[in-house]
Amino acid sequence: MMPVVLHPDAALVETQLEAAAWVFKALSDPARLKILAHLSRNPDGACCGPEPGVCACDLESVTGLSQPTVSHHMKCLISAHLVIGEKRGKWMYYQIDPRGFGLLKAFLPTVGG
Amino acid sequence: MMPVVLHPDAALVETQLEAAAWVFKALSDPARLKILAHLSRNPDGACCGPEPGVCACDLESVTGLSQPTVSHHMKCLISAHLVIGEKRGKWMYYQIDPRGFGLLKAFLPTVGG
DNA sequence: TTAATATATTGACTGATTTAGATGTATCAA
DNA sequence: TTGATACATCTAAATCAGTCAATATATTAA
Repeated sequence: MMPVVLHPDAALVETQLEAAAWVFKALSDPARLKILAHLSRNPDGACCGPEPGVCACDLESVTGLSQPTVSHHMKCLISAHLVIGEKRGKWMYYQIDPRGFGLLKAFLPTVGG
Repeated sequence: MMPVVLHPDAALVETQLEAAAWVFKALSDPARLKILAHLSRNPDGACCGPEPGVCACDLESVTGLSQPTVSHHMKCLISAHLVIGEKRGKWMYYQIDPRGFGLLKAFLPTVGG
């Protein structure tokens, strides 16, 4: 009888599960969803000139959260590849990163979506 | 000058953000993703007869977690409408609930996905 | 260089989440 | 009815996440 072995890709699958879980976790907070919705609707920010991206200070009023808290959320979104942050001069400009959403869409069928 | 008022749908939008966040949170744990992947691949369980759905006891070995912990995760997935649980005799049979995934797919474009 | 501004980081607090042991409940078999 | 089985709930531990005040860093202006 053949020994029961793990599929060779078991570790890889585990890694993919954790990567997907990380992206889902970044999406699991209403404040971060509100930020993403704002970035999605405003590819060019209104606050600090007609630049591509929305500057950080705008997101404080959008969310009603303090500056450090917004900074924390942006770090989270960037780490999940849902947002790209770019510093231009004194300001940080944020825009949607398609990579995280691409990962999500590719992964969803695996879990039934 | 017109008073600044909230959009009439502001509360509704907030509610939708929270509903979506709740589904994303349910998806943000590797163990739950593993459970969903197993349910997706096994519409008919092997443990407790060729019944529609996978029985709870199978999920302990799939995840390597204790029975109470699996029960906790299933409650979480059911509350997000990602899984349907049905008791037949002594056993609980679980299967994918399309409603949570439908909500997700409808919501994703709002946040840039 | 000095001052002002924008953002990041640190530290602390509160509350939520994950986990399992102990126990409760429901169902079936004898 | 009694015992065994399957699952849920309760409780408690450890860890993690969201928040903001205080502070640090970086950039620009004067």
